[in-house]
Amino acid sequence: MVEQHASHLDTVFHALGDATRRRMLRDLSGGERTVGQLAEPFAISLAAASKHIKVLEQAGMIRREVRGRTHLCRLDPGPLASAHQWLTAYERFWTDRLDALDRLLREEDAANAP
Amino acid sequence: MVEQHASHLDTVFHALGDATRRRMLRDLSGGERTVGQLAEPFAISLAAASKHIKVLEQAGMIRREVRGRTHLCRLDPGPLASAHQWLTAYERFWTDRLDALDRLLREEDAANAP
DNA sequence: CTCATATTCAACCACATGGTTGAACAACAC
DNA sequence: GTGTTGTTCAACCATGTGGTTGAATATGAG
Repeated sequence: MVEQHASHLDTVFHALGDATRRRMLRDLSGGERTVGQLAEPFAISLAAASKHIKVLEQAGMIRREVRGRTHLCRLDPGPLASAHQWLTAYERFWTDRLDALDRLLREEDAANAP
Repeated sequence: MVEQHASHLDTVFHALGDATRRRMLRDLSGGERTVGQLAEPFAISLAAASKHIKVLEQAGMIRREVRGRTHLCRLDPGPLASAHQWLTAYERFWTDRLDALDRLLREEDAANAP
């Protein structure tokens, strides 16, 4: 609930706000990928893909190991976990409220059917 | 895992990528708020706050009821739930991978301590 | 050394974003 | 009616975003 890592969450959610980058994360969930492999599914230049990867990297969601002339990327689940955690905090709130609404409607029902 | 609501997730995650809007959601988790009430904590113009609220509204995360001259906003948990769901799918992947790593390290331990 | 491969960098472009201000609109108060 | 309150709209501005292209860098292959 508390907004402690504000600017970090900013970058994480922003990184998630693009389908290209989410697809890259999906591919990375299958294991390590090079920059070229990550770029392959898209009809964009390598330079554009490289920028997307940098966004994910700066959000801390992926890490890069330069091996020879290729850059191997792998998922770092930490930031995804923080985003998940943030949403989970809200989940408690909204399920509570929906539960309360549910209870209210049931009481109303009970009152109307003596 | 599947990217079915791509463009919708785009707008939801984008809306979450701003601390001002996340704070508004936090306030709305406490119940209905007017535009003025939502804007109050921030040192920005009402027009700017109005734009933020419109972003949340277009992402489907809040709904607005115009009552008299005031606009009452309330949370719609649905889109937050989809974002949560998306992240949950990835959570399964990364916990699987961390579990595998854990198992590997334990096996290594066992081998080194006969 | 030369050539090809993998990736980044720099400059540029169109468009979106987040902010401002001042005017407009709508509804309540007098 | 007049005035005040709650909110939006329109025009504008600076900066960020996602894309391009062509050149630069670094490594591997012959």
